Formats: sequence, C-alpha cells, structure tokens
Amino acid sequence: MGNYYSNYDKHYVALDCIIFGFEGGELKLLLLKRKFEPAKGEWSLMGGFLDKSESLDDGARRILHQLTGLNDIYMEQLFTYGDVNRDSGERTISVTYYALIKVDENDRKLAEAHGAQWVAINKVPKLIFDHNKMVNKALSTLRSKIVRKPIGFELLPEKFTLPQLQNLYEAINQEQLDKRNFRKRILEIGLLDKLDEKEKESSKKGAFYYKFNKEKYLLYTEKGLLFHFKVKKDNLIKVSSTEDLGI
Amino acid sequence: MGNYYSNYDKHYVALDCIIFGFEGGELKLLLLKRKFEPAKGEWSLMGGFLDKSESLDDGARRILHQLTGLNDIYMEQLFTYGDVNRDSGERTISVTYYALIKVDENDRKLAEAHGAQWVAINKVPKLIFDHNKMVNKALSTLRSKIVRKPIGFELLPEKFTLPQLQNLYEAINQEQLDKRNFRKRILEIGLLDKLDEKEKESSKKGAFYYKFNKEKYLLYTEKGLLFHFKVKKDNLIKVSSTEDLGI
DNA sequence: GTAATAAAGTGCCTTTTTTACACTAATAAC
DNA sequence: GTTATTAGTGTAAAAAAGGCACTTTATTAC
Repeated sequence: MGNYYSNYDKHYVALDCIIFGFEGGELKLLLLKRKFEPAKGEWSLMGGFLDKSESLDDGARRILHQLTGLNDIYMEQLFTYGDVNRDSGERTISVTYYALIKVDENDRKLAEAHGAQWVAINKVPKLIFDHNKMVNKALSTLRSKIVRKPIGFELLPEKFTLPQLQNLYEAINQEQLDKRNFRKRILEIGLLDKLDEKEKESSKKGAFYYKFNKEKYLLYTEKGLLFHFKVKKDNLIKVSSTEDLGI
Repeated sequence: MGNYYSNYDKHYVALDCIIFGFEGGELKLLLLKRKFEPAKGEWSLMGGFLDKSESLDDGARRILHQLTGLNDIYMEQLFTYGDVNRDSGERTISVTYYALIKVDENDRKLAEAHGAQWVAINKVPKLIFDHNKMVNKALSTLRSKIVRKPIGFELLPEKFTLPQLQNLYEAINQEQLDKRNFRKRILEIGLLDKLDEKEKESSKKGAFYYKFNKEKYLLYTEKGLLFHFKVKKDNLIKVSSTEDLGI
C-alpha cells in the first residue's frame, strides 16, 4: 500500500495552540516570545510539527503538555490554515487547536521557562504569520461554543462561586450581565451543586462555592440531550468582523 | 529559508468534499463509486491530494470543479481528520470542505461521467475510511450554520417559492414546520424580494417566486449586523450522537 | 360554465421566554 | 455598633414563539 500516492506532494503539517486562561477577572491567552528562528523575538502561539506516528489530537496534546506540563486539558480543533504564503519558508499547513486551562502557579513557572506569558485577550500584540487571525477565530468560536456546551468550567478551579462564574461569562462575551437573571439561568440548568463552604477573599459576606456536576452532564448528553448555556438572548449580534466569526 | 524544518516529517494532505444538493424535496449528497484503488468499487466522497502550490481553499475548489464543472460554489472548510489509522496505506491528513450546490441537469451529466450519484441524505451507504463521520459532521454543521447565515439559498435556484424554501428547511432539519409561522419569520428578516411571477408546476394556484437579496444582506453584514435565520426555537435539542455535533 | 380539487396564502390568541428592576442579608473593618 | 461591601433574592411587564382554521386562486373534469 502507499504506492498509489507516490505522485503526490507532501507537506509540513504544524499544530498551533490557542490557549485560554481566566485570571484576575480577565480572559487571557498564553503567548510565546520566540526563542528560535524563524521570527526569533516575535510573539507567537505555541506550536510544533506533526510527527509521522501521531494523530492530530495527540500532536496538539503533546504540544500543550510541553508548555504547561498539564495532561488533561480541554482542547478542540479549531481550523486549518494553508494559504500558500501564510508563513516564511516552505508553506506549512497549520492545524489549530484551542485549549482551556485552569491557571495555576505551578504551571505558570513551566510556561515562563518557555518564555510564555499570559496576556489579556484585548491586549494581544501583533503575532507572527497569521496567528492573530487564529486568535480571533478561536475567540469567536469560544463565544459561540459556550452557548452550547458548559465549557466555562474548564477555565475555573474545581470550586467556584457564582460571582466568579458570572465574571467569566462577562469576560468572554465582553458585556455586563444582570446578576439575578444570570443566577436564575445558570442554576435552572441543574448542573451546579452548591457546597456548604464559602469563598471569603473577595467579599465580607462571602459567596458559596459551587461545583459543576460532570456526571450529571454526561448522563444527559448520553441520552442525546443538550442544553443551551445561553445567558443572554442573541437574535441580533454585533461583531467587529464577520470573518472572525467564520460566518 | 526552509532549512529550519529539515528535521520534521512531511505528510500527504488530501481534500475531501461533502457536496450537498436539494432535489425533489430531498437533501442529497453527491457521492462517488470509486473507479480506482484504493477501495475500488466502494462509495466515497470526492477528494484529491493537495498540490504544493495551491492553498487549501483552492484545492477544494479545484476538486469541486473537476466533479461538477462549476466555478462559484459555496464552500466552507469543515474539519481536519488525521488519525493514524484513518485510511489504508500511509496516513493522510484530510482537510474536509462542505459545499452547497444548485442541482442542474448539465452538471449532472459531468458528475455521472465521474461515476458520481446524488444520494438522499438518509440513504447514504457505507463509505470508505472515515467518510461517514465526515458526512455526519457536515450535516450537523449545515444545520447549525443555517440558523446563523442565509446559506439555504445556495441550494435553491435564483428564483424560488416560499413552499420550496420551507421544504428545504424541513429537509435539512428533518422536521415539519408550520406554514404560517415559517412565512412570518422568513419574511420579517426582510431579505426576500417578491417577484410578480408565479411558479405553476406544483400547484394550480401557483406560488409567487422570491429572490434572496444578496446586496442588502452584504450591506447588513458590513455594518456588523447578523441575523438569526431560525425557523424554530432550539433551547433543548435532541441528537442521535453528540459526536456528530462536534460538541 | 360550473363544480370539484389542490395548494397558496393569511391573523389572532395563548403560552413561554426574556428583560428590567431594588431591596435585604451577612460579615469584616473600623 | 456603625459603616461599608458584596452576596443573595422575586416579580411584573414586554417580547417572542407556538398553535390553530379558514379564504383565495386557478386548474381540471364534467
């Protein structure tokens, strides 16, 4: 087998990861200041080349692990970029993934060792090649995904408060939400378990911790039921660029 | 340039196209009975290998042109498949595109010359490799896309009647819609122009033709406004497989 | 030419969902 | 014990979605 293919071109295939984190009430990206050519010294996404013997998903996982030391990262394929002039050198096909991680001090050090930094989503600098385009697409995909799937929890610690969760939604969608309506909607989904414990750092009164009930969620999806995690109606949307939306 | 890469593996990159058409009130796919190895005689999607000098989009366009003779096809990148054992022979990365075309007698002949046939979406046979997975994903993407973007018109002739349009929505979503509510919603979007002409094949009374006003639509999107093309509420969805939804 | 047939076209009312809005509760700091 | 700060709670009005039945138009058959 394989001889059918012998006439065809082969290509470099890269994996680039858009890594989201949530910290200090802000949605952030993990970006690299490149220590190697090409484009040494410029900002870029974390990436690497696909090996012959690994799947795309495995490759993306490997690259995420290299940078963060983490293993069970929530990760989804985003889009594949392949314009002829998209990078310097021989054209490389780039399959992109976005990842959601819980920012943590330990991982932070590993990331810093790679020259990586957390950058607020609205302060992303000029990145090499078409990486800014990738970031924009990842952000708009995250925004539309969060309506359909409870992925926000991937960005928060195991235990979180409702004000924290609301902050996250506000940071992702860049809009203020009504506290009462937010709580009503998010609780009526029925997948949050209230704990007896309170978080007392950020207020005198303290806010109760909640946990996302993953088992219950999986039970529902197995039955073929999916929920909307909408916190706001979205019949008419304003976007800065329709291209970013992939629409 | 290019020497930075010299250590990395190169890969075959294929393009596979999921081609949708609408005919006889049914949503259909253009499928091939393969005339060549590997898997000669089996059903598959139309595909081909990426050339060194073309972008992914150009490659997909080339392949669609080969099969249909058409040039201005609505086409979008769907997903990239790269499991190590996804095909026979050396692993090939497959970048998939879905396309929406207006079925036409002329094109039909060209397609048939390639051994291609239109097959109703719920009668799709077993396809080679992971092509059935691709079809399922394309269908669920089409379903969610049609809510956000007026792409249904890509499947209909220039002039179409409201009953035809409703049939299309019903075929895509596999559900019956109320005539009155459908017309109300689709017309209040304000992007359909009623013509003075009637279609008289399918009823004695005849139904007025409408045209999709693309200029008006582009004007809106340029302003950063997007509409919902929902014809039904979708807070709670039943799906047969969550994987197909890419969720 | 008139009756039968068949699909196109039209409006209103009910239910559900969304939104807007303001006070009380708990605790720590002083 | 007063003050300050954020957590937590319910209701009513507005908007959207959903359900439902008759009239119109033109052809065909007699």
